[in-house]
Amino acid sequence: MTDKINNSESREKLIECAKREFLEKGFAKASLRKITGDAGLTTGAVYFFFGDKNGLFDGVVGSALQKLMNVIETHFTQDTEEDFLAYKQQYGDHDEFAKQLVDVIYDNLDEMTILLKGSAGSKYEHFIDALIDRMDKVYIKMAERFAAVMPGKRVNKKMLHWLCHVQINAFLHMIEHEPDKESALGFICPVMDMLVKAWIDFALEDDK
Amino acid sequence: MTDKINNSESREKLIECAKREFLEKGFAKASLRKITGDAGLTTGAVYFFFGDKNGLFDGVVGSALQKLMNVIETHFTQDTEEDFLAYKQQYGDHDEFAKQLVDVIYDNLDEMTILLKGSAGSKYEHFIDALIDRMDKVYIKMAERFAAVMPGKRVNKKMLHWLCHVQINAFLHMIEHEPDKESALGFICPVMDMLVKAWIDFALEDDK
Amino acid sequence: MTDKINNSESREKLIECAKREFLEKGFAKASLRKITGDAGLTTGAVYFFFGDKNGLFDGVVGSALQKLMNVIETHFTQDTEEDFLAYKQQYGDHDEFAKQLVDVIYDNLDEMTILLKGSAGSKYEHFIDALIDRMDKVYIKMAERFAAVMPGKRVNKKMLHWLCHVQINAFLHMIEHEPDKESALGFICPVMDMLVKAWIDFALEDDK
Amino acid sequence: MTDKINNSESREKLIECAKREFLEKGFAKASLRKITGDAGLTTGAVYFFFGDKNGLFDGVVGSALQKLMNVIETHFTQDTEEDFLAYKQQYGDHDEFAKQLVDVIYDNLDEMTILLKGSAGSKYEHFIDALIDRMDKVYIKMAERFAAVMPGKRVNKKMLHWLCHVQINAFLHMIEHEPDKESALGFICPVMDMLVKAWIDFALEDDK
DNA sequence: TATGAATGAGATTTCATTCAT
DNA sequence: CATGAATGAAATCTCATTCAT
Repeated sequence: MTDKINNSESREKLIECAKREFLEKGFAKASLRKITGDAGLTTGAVYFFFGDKNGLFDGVVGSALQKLMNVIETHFTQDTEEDFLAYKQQYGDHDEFAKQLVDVIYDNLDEMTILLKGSAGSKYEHFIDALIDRMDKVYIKMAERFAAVMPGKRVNKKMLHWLCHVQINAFLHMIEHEPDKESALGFICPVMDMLVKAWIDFALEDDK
Repeated sequence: MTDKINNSESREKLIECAKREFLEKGFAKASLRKITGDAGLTTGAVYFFFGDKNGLFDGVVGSALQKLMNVIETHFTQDTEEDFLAYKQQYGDHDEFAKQLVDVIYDNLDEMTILLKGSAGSKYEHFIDALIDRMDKVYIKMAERFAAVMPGKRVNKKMLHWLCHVQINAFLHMIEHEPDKESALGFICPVMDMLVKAWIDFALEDDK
Repeated sequence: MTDKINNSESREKLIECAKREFLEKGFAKASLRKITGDAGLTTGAVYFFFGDKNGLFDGVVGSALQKLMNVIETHFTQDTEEDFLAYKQQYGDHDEFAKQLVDVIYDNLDEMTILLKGSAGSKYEHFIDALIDRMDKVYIKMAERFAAVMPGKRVNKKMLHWLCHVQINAFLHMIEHEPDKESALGFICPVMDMLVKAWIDFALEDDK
Repeated sequence: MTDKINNSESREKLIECAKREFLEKGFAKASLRKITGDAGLTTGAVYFFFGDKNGLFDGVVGSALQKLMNVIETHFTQDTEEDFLAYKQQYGDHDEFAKQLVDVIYDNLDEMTILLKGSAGSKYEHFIDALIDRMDKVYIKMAERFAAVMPGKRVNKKMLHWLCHVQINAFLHMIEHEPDKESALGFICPVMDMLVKAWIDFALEDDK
């Protein structure tokens, strides 16, 4: 719908060339001159269509990012409402979540790669940190419910935080090494299983 | 040894100020003017002592990097000569290795931080990738010996590679979150244990 | 009259938004994009309605400027036909003139402010200089008639010219500091009296 | 003394060419390319010698400005310590002050012209406003002492403020119209006399 | 041993203006 | 009547690097 507005040929070309450049050099080192030159336009065109360099970045990765966040938020909302015990047993769920993630990631592979590896200097440069913060809160809430029924145990926040990182990094790794959805799932599913186990083993520690 | 040549006061001051700047902004965004200005010198001095910006970077992180690589190489050489079965049982060994790593890392914390988080654009920007390649080879060799005595199994290289990443990232994470050696060990030891377990569980897969 | 042609809603809106922008930033720094954006139009509209940026400026201040000039010209025409001696005694006249000026100024306060403080770069940037030239001629003519009946005296053109400036600046000052007609008159009337006195005391000097 | 440092040929040339450009176009519209081109250098040289465009402006007008402020501050400090009644009778004093001002102004005529007419956009753009504020305070203090001995009178701040403007404008006018010190004094001395008279006549008003 | 001067190639951004539709 | 697209020329600024001294 919204895509029908602002879809001039030049705008598309700009996005296309910018994507290539951001992919290759990252946001900070990408050259607007190069991008607009490749597109057969002048730098001013970027300012017409996107306002500034960050706007162009947004034009390239924005919608993909939004799709990704939709999948994640939907899942997180469910998670916080579910029981932890239920969670740990519903392995299928993780696979379902993983599948959705893999879908959205591989349907927007260039954008994801840019976002995850080339966003330094852009307004999305702290996107992953923000994502980890978000995960952290969800996981801590879940672990606290879990701990509530385990006498003499409390949440090991440090370990939990690290597991968030590992999980995110698993996806980064996947993007870098697995060329398509199928092989991506072949990689990420066992990894997720492993992480769920680790989660169960390490999320709690003995009360002081 | 090499330190005895070219160790003028100015050279030291340059290294000191460069360390601060690289720490704060990373290699690419660091300004030579800022560095030399802070040192009470001019940019030319960098070119006299270090050849160029990358040389200065080398001057800052080079020796620490070498110390780190010594620890790692020593360990890797042992590893490839050891039996895998022996390895997996000698938990003390990992702790010993971890301790050595933590030692060298926390004795050169600034340099390590620069190397791991601020080397983009420098000649060491692929240092971690190289490290992982190195680890990969060691681990594959070990795993293959292991597989040789396990009928119907073969090495799961993909998973092995990922575990290398996780291990490296664990150290990055440690550097970022643990302020001193003691708390670093408190974090990294259980993590290493976990990874060894994961190694054993995931390094092999069924022969097709 | 002329207003009946080209008085579309858009034209009015453009003038309105341009007035705000010129008031805030002055002609040179005003942005057509901002103006047309605020008006819900595009830059092209300015070129349709007004030809160019200067035309738009004209659209904003033109009619107010003309009204001002009418008041001034009417007065100047009278002045040059009057006797100087008569002039200096008819204090009421100055007040009448001042009142008319204050009227036209405060009825078009935004436009006057733009004209007097924000016209740099526009085709009216020398409007005040032109006004002073005009005043100069009138005052010199008057002073010469005066001098003709004062033996041993001649017109002090320099001082006369400066008094023109002071008079103009008094109005600028008034615009900036007095919010409404009443307080404006409270300020400008004594000032005008003072200037008339100064005029009489300083307009003539001893013939060499 | 200090002038011996940083007086390289290029630096001087840059200042010289910048002076011409600022004089012609004012700070905001002056082009660094033009300036450095005229000086046979590149834009980078400005950043080496002066940091940025404002620094260059400072390089051009800074020392002249300081000299001017010294003269003014010295006089203001005396004024606030003097008796108003004494003040108004010591006409010679004004002439002395005027002479000093004319000296410093005509010894740095280009710089003064730039400062007074071409500083918009630079860090000195509010220099005149600041000066007027400063004058205002001095004059109000003087007038209040005066009023203290005049029963039924109080300071007319509005008029006083305007007279500050007139005084400043007189100097602006002088700079623009009088080519040398002699003719400048011939203009400014009677003007100052006139203003002193006006000061006495208008600085006080009837207590409500 | 180091400086001070200067370069040159690059960066992003702004803007009035044009013109086919 | 007005748009939307795009230009092109300008702007300021940054920086690693060089080199004579």
